[in-house]
Amino acid sequence: MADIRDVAKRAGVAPITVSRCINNSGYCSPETRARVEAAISELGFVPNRMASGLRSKRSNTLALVLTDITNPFFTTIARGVEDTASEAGYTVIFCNTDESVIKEQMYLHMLVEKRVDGILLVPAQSGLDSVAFIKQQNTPLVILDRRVADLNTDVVRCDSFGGAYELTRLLLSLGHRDIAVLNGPDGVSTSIDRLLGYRKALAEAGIPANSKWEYFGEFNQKSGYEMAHKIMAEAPLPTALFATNNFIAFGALKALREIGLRVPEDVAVVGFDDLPPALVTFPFLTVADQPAYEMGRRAIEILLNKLSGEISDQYQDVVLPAEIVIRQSSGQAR
Amino acid sequence: MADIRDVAKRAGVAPITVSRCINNSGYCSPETRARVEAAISELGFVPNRMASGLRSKRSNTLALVLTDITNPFFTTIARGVEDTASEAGYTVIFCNTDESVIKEQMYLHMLVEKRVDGILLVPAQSGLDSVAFIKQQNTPLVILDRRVADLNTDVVRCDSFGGAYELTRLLLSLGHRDIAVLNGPDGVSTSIDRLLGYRKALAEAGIPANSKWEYFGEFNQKSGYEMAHKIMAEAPLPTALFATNNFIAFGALKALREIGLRVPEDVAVVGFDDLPPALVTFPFLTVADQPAYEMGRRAIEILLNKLSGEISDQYQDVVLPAEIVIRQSSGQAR
DNA sequence: CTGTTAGCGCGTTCAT
DNA sequence: ATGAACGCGCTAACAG
Repeated sequence: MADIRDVAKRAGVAPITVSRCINNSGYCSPETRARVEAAISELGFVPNRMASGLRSKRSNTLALVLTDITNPFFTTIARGVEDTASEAGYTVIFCNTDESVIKEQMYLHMLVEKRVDGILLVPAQSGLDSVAFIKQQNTPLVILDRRVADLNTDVVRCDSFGGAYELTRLLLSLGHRDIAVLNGPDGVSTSIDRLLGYRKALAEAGIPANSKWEYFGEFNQKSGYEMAHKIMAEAPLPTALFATNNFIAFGALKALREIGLRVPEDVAVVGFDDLPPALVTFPFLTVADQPAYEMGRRAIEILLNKLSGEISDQYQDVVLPAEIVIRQSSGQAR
Repeated sequence: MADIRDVAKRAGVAPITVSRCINNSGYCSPETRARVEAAISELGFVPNRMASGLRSKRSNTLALVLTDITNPFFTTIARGVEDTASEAGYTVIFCNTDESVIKEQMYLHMLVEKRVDGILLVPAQSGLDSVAFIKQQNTPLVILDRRVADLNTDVVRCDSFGGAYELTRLLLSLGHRDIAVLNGPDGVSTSIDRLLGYRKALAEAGIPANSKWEYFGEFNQKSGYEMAHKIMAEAPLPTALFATNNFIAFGALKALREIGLRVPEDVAVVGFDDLPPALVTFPFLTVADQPAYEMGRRAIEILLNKLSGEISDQYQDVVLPAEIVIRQSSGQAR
């Protein structure tokens, strides 16, 4: 495989001139450029970015570490990230942690080894050690989707508290008093914030919080399925379920169908996260929809700003609103 | 940031010994290893893989170039790829081409610049130039999901022909004679194979192919929506629709609902690609389900074999079967 | 089991 | 507007 010196020889210039042409750095006359480009295509030369990265200390690679690319919410974020990053000349490495702190740490180490220029992280659990590790390596970092304890960090997330508050208010306005929450892990900020939003709405309505109806589980279908079965196994039964993510909602719906309960006639259901229209045959679920693509785009923009040397001691906590989309699953007033 | 020589100095050994410890290459005594590891953690040393890659000519990075990570079919493939690759110590770069040959070529060039160790490609269109380019660079390549003209290439795909044939046979067995195909782009092998499978089933049933009912479009919801509207705008109307991917099927269902046609009572619908259970509230669509995760896993396995030096002049064309899943949308015999 | 030498392919730095 | 010298951080090749 031809290298930059072969090209230089063939074009009758010095290697550094070829380098300048490739990277549009420094001047070079049109004639020189033409000769260099001819040599490049004759030799089929493709610059080696490992070598240039070693020298320039930039890899032109970013990383997105998330819990599960299989979740359309994260898929959409990933699309927003990749579109924006590739426009700016970066490639993106994806990593799935499956909410495992171990996997997360392994991936982050790998990414620092590769000297990625920046990292977007959806932290598994609190993310404390991970954030500390990345900062210690001076790798630019933006946290996505979830809050972390370390306030000296940029964060882009959605208003989980507000979305949960509004969803619960909707259920209350429809006459529900007995509302159960099917939640994710209790170490994750989105779980916590959604629970707090729910509680606030109840409190405002003068309804005491009932820990019997506050379930923690995982952000997946199986967990939603199991929590719904458990809740519906013993009296008193809630008249409405609030699932704190899309997978939990689908699991719950499956369980309710098995039990023979109709939605929304017997039990109302609301969820967090909408599905992309391309994935839905019959829109049915009332949800708090997060602007996932926009979240990805905003996060990568902040990261790109940092990379282009915008030195700022200001850390941003960007909180985008969730949009309540009312469909059939929440039912009519009762 | 500490480098390998700082570690060596601190541990009282030569740099190459540190290298051997890090990479488990060559021997080193337990005592030496302990001293080296102590030095590593004291200095917070993280090896620079751009430097080691430059020297060893391996980047430990693979790439998956596909049309759209937003499609659950490809998301699932991506998960199969990433799980298997990361177990083997590789990271994976993802690229979305949106079926654009231009984007595809741009990404492939970028990937060769990065000296990725191997590429998995879902070719936009025929993929002819792209395959030639990658082969010329001697980058190991496995084609995913689609056939290419160049037979000297490894391919992992699903039996589009067989799946389409079986779906059409199902519709025929239910009494349908007037079946329209809502297809993807006519330059893509999966479109072509699914059309041919459909035609074969018709031919066997003694039904002449009717080009009026063979529509080509795009593999997205909008296209499915438009094709369904067009077909249903003028007599004679088909009694069944065969959508050649999931997005087209959902677009068609939306159009039918707008028109006021019931599925399956007025029009039966079958599709290609199932959705993961976690994304479905009420399973409804009769489909040919592709083993997406397995496709990703098989493709990356072949790539990893090539990378570990299994020199083989044999190119594989792995064709996995599609599974027909019968649900309500195909209806009862009429 | 460990060390020495050399160089991977570029871009920084300084020079003209 | 272009070039020379050097070294980024690591490991292949060879030596012992």
